[in-house]
Amino acid sequence: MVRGKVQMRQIENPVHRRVTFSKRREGMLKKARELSVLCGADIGVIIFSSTGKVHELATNGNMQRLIERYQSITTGQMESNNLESQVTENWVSLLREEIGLLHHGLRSGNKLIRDIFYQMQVMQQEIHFLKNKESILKSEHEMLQQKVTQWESILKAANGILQEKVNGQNEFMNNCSVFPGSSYAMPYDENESCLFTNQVSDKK
Amino acid sequence: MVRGKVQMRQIENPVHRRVTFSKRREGMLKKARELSVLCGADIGVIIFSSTGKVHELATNGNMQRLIERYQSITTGQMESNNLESQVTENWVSLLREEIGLLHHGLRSGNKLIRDIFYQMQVMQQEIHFLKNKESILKSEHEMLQQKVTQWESILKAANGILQEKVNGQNEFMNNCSVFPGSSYAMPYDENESCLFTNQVSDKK
DNA sequence: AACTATTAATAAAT
DNA sequence: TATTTATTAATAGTT
Repeated sequence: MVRGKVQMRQIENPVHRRVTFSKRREGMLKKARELSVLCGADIGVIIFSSTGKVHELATNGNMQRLIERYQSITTGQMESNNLESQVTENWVSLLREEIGLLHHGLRSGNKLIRDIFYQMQVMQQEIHFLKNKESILKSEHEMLQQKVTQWESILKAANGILQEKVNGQNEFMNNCSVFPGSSYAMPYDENESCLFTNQVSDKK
Repeated sequence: MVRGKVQMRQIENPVHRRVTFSKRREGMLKKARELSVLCGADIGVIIFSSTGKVHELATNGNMQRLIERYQSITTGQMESNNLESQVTENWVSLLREEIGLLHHGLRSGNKLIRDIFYQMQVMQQEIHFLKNKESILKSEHEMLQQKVTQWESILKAANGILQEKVNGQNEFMNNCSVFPGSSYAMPYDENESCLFTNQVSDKK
């Protein structure tokens, strides 16, 4: 982008490449932060350098939570019918079979045990994953709940102030002796002044 | 960046904000692609707009794989100190033991297998339970999110109306020839009329 | 969606 | 690695 148009292909010189990576990485993360602030967007960036080093940015301060949010949107309901779950269902019957074999003094060999061992690990991972997800959802939940509560209290306070204001004003208007019964007082009547109450209770 | 330095705070005008979001989003994704090509980096970007819409880029063409790679690196250090994990870890060693016994042509009897069977059932139930929990949390989540969005739009609309109202009123007050320069006009000044804007952006 | 004046990013040099 | 500088790239406001 400077001192001659840059060719869009991998920079061969490793020194140049490292310098450019460093500069452009910072530039890009800056752009991400700016976009987030200016537009109220939530942004996650993960960068693996060619040497495998990880650089990251999560504008919400928590990449895991951001990833979970992404997963929840993109994977949707798909999760319950994935391969892993189907596999786990089969294990109860496999174990029944194994027990049956043992009852008859037979041995089905090591393979089955190895499979069980593997399967237990898979289940363990899944439990771990789900618990992680749960805690993330719970914290998000709390944040949202707080946000709602804050909105409600702000709104209540604001509405109170507004009503007082408009009431006071109507009083002034009504007592104004210059235009007795003037239509000027109309736009500020009590019904119209209560902007929120009705809409709010509708939405609740 | 152009025609006067841009203030780094959320763009209030929703039309401007949407336009800027669109432009800068494309700009940033372009930067990400360039960085990837020039420096051989693997990059993932996830963007949630303020309305919740998702935009993404994965230079390897597969966001899931990129996330998994990220997880595998960052969760390496993850602690597994909850009770359940410890219990399941015990089962891995039990299974190792069983495999060892089988290798030596011995049999440890039915009890171990029965215990494994029981444990598998417990894990399965737990997975079931967690998945259930997750779906409940997710739907609750969506509701809360909707609620917040609704509050925000109501408030914004209300604030607009309020400002118009008070501005109109001030005009009337100022044009009122009975009390020129009257202090009655003061309580309705523009600054005071804007009840929400500051508080709202503070809380966001 | 296209234009353009202006700022921002950055490649190369130091 | 940091700074400087010449030049291109991004984009805010406008149409």
